[in-house]
Amino acid sequence: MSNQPPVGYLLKQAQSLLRLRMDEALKPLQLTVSQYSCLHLLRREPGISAAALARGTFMTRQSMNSMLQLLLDRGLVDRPDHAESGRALPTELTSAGRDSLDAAEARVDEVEHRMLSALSRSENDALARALTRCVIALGT
Amino acid sequence: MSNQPPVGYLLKQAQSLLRLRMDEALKPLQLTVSQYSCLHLLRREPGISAAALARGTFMTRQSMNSMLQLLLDRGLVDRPDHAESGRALPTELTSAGRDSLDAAEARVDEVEHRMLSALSRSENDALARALTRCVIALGT
DNA sequence: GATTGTATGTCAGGATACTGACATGAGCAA
DNA sequence: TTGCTCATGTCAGTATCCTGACATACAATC
Repeated sequence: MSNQPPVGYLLKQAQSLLRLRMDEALKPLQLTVSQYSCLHLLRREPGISAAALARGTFMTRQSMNSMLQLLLDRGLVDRPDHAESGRALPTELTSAGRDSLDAAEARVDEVEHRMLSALSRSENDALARALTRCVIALGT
Repeated sequence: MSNQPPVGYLLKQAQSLLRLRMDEALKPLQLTVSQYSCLHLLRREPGISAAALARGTFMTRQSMNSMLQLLLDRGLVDRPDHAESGRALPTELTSAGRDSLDAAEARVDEVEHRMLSALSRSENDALARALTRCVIALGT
């Protein structure tokens, strides 16, 4: 018997390595994993606020706002200067942002596919279910 | 059918939440998760070099050395000023470091146990195996 | 209408980890 | 011995993300 390292350690190791490989894959596009996550969520929920964007990518709204400023300067996202109602500023992808995201997604998908190629379909599903239950167990 | 989020996203979510809960648990001890990982590895491999310590905790040796300097100042670890042979400076836990680690481990174990309480023994093992295979698939 | 609570954006400051660069010491091969 | 390679420690600078604080805008309650 081989004294498996604890799941917490394996989780950290897998996440670290995945992030490293994704960053490598995204480097030619001048994108970080965080920026990719942001663009990805923006495509799924156009007009979302920075605070909601932050929650969806596990960051603070402060960090998300400074990241959005960078993406704005690069012309990948767009948002109005003032809100029409409330304080939330609805952000959207630009055409260039969509193009960058498409290119990035292809590269990221390749990495994720490589990671999961070691698992069967049922093992993949079991992994997703187990991680989901871990998240639930750790609370909101 | 419920359109499961991709494993990469779940991995990030689980790791983010686990780290958050661990940091909360360690806050009363004035320790971060990274520092805990460092102390933990030092107990398992006394006299290890900072570079090896960095590899085992998925950081750079530069970051590890500045973290070690903090732990040195707090008296939790100890290492010689010059190497007896080569350049590597063998680091060890102090008595106070062992005490801190023991207290920290109890708190961290509680968090990890809470996370894994949602899984059966066999599901836990399957999760560990799946993560290990993911790490291998992503290369060294 | 006034008050309170909640959510959002923003500013300021600090903590942490990174990259790049350099010098040093050991091991190996010509 | 000499030269090459590699690992380690260290310095400097940068990037990213965080916490704390504040003002603003809507919603809810009285």
